[in-house]
Amino acid sequence: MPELPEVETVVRGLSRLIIGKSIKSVSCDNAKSLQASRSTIDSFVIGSSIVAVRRRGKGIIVELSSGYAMLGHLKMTGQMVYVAADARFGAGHPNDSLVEDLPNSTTRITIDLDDASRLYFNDVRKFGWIKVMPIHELETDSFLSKLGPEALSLDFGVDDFTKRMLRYPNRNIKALILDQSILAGVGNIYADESIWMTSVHPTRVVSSLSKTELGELYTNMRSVMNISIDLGGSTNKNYVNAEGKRGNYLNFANVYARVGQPCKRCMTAIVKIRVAGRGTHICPICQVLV
DNA sequence: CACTTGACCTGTCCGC
DNA sequence: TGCGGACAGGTCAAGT
Repeated sequence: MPELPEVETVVRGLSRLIIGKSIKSVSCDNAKSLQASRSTIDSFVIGSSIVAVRRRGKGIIVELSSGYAMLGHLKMTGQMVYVAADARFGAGHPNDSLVEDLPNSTTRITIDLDDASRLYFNDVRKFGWIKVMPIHELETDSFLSKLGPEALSLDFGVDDFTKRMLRYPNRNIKALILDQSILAGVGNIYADESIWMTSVHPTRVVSSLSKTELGELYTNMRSVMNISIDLGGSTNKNYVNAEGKRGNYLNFANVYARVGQPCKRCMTAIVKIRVAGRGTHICPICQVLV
């Protein structure tokens, strides 16, 4: 779930909810979730205020007034959920929420803010992490420094996309658009969706695609992720936004999680195959391997 | 270079 | 109902 549209949705929510607040305390029950020394946290996180929240690829960057930043990745099951001081769970709580009460058994990090609200980093599988570093070290961070251009950037045009793809003529198209060093943001759901929209088979190698097909893939990839942002992202299992609410994109998905259901173009049953080590959803008629 | 596999973890679902 | 195995949004390292 946390692919570009989901992370973007979280970042927009956090921007609205936590900017300007200062951090009172930070606690963590899993050393791998919070990759920072206690002294760094005490000196540069606690007591500083939140200046900006932004996204790079699937990473979340929270800039602090101390000149440090928290860099986070949700990986497969991470959540960043804000809970206002006066929040009441249970009766009256929105029924589209997946979060009933926090902290819960998946809460790895709890951040107390100065207005008695809290930010929870929940993560069932413990793959996600938050690191702390000076803002000027972000550009050399081991995760951030490897990322390719932002898939949705206004500066990233179809010619840039095509040129980048053609650098790897022998790689298959699904593996390539999932590769964050080539293009930052696309994950398994939106790879399957945009490849279906383009009516190509995910194992087609780049050199077999026409310039028109590559152009359509670019347009479809951006379109599907922009639509998903408008719908609050995809909730397959446990993704929630900064307020603990589900995303709605999968109600409109064409192939992802639609095994056995009819293709929206030709009514053939969607099938699931394996490509680049990932579960991959295709229409066996629309997406032929030439 | 391209591709596969396994690791990292826990929960859920499916078949027997 | 219980139990084992497969599988799940993402990266990363290592092996073929």
